[in-house]
Amino acid sequence: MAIRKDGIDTREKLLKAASEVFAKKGYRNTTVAEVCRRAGSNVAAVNYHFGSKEALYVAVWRNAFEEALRAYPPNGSLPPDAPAEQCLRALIHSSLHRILDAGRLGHAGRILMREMSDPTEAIRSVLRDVIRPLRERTRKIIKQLLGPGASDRDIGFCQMSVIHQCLAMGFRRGKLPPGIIKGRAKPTPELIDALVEHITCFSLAGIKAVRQDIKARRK
Amino acid sequence: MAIRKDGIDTREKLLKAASEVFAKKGYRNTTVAEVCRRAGSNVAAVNYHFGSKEALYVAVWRNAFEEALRAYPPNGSLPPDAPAEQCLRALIHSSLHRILDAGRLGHAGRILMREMSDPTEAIRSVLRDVIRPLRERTRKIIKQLLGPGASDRDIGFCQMSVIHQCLAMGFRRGKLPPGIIKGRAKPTPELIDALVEHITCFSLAGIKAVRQDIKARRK
DNA sequence: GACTAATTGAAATAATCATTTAAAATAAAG
DNA sequence: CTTTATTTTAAATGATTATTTCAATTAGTC
Repeated sequence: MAIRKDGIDTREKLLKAASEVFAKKGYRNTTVAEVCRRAGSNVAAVNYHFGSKEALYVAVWRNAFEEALRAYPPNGSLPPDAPAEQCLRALIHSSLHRILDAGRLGHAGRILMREMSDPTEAIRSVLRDVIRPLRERTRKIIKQLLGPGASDRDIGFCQMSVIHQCLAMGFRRGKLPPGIIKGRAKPTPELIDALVEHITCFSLAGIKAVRQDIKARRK
Repeated sequence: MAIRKDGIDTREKLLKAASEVFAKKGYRNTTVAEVCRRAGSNVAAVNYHFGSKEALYVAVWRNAFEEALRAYPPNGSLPPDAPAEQCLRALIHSSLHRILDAGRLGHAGRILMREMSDPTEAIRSVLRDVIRPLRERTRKIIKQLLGPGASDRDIGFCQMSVIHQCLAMGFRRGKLPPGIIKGRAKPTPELIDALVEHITCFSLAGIKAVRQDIKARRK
């Protein structure tokens, strides 16, 4: 007997509903009941289709993250030999959009955010495997910008400075501090792009200052 | 009948135990039972002394935050007319130590961190009242460093860049990326001070770059 | 030392949830 | 249409946990 298409349907609906709820409330605060209500199905559906709440979570996350990376690739569409400044901008652009996207594409970023401050055992290893290549890429770019003579500590510190400016945006859950946008509206793509420019400019200047410092030290 | 001193004792022990557990696991993941076990008392003690788990949480948080602010005051011990660069360094020093302190003084920072990514209704207003003055202070300093002609957006963006470099350190729960310290040791005070220097230097350069940009725009 | 209010202890209560179960319904295949 | 595997439904289960209750104990006061 072939699979029934209504089965696939509710599977999809569960995945969609779950990614919304997980992104909004985090793993521990979402109830299977709410996911099912939102998907218009019975509470047993999660266990039937995914086996457990945890397995659903992993499936949702993998799905959302791949989709977001596809939409906002970390190298932009730069050639492999693009200058380091361009690469840095592309990286910041990718991170920031993935984190701040107000719709479906932002779910992965929001879930990631929660995982960082309150990790779920289930996802830890998967998470590391996804983060590592991004980190390596950043490290290479920063190293290049810092020039010869940069210590591991120099590179690590600058890497944190850049990444943290992007990551911490996720804390705000879409709300920016007063004076930047009116009221409590979500950031528009234009605002995000302005932020990308700011962080890139700010960071390039910071990195250059550290580079000067390294040069001064070596004398 | 006067109050009994053993009552104060268990109150204190509860407060201490609770601040450890809340800092480590967050509000929702700590059970009253665990707090009481760690304090060596009965589960009823929390409700007797504080009324509810929530009230205990608020008490813990207020306590811990005041203590941390006393230990690491946001203005260092600078005179009120100190130059803005010094003030910025003091602010970064204060935030970073409050966030990264490995012991009791770090509890407030770690709880704060969790509140940002997963707010508890109980503490929201208290939190805002505590954060606002810190944010105002930062804003003034940045505004001064940016010079005349800086827009609200310029100030807000720079403010985020600086604060986020500090805040996001809390994500790492004491673990720094490879290459900076050996293994998974907690950061020492010396390392934290090196970080303060880095972030200050990095940020001052970033701010100066934005200032240049503002000047160029105004022509 | 007796009295009294403050504190502690152990067990009960009630609510919330993930998960299981088994019967009912449904779609595909022959 | 009948058969059969797949999917859905509603109710039950079992685990966890904050809170309550009330009796027992203890420390201060007269």
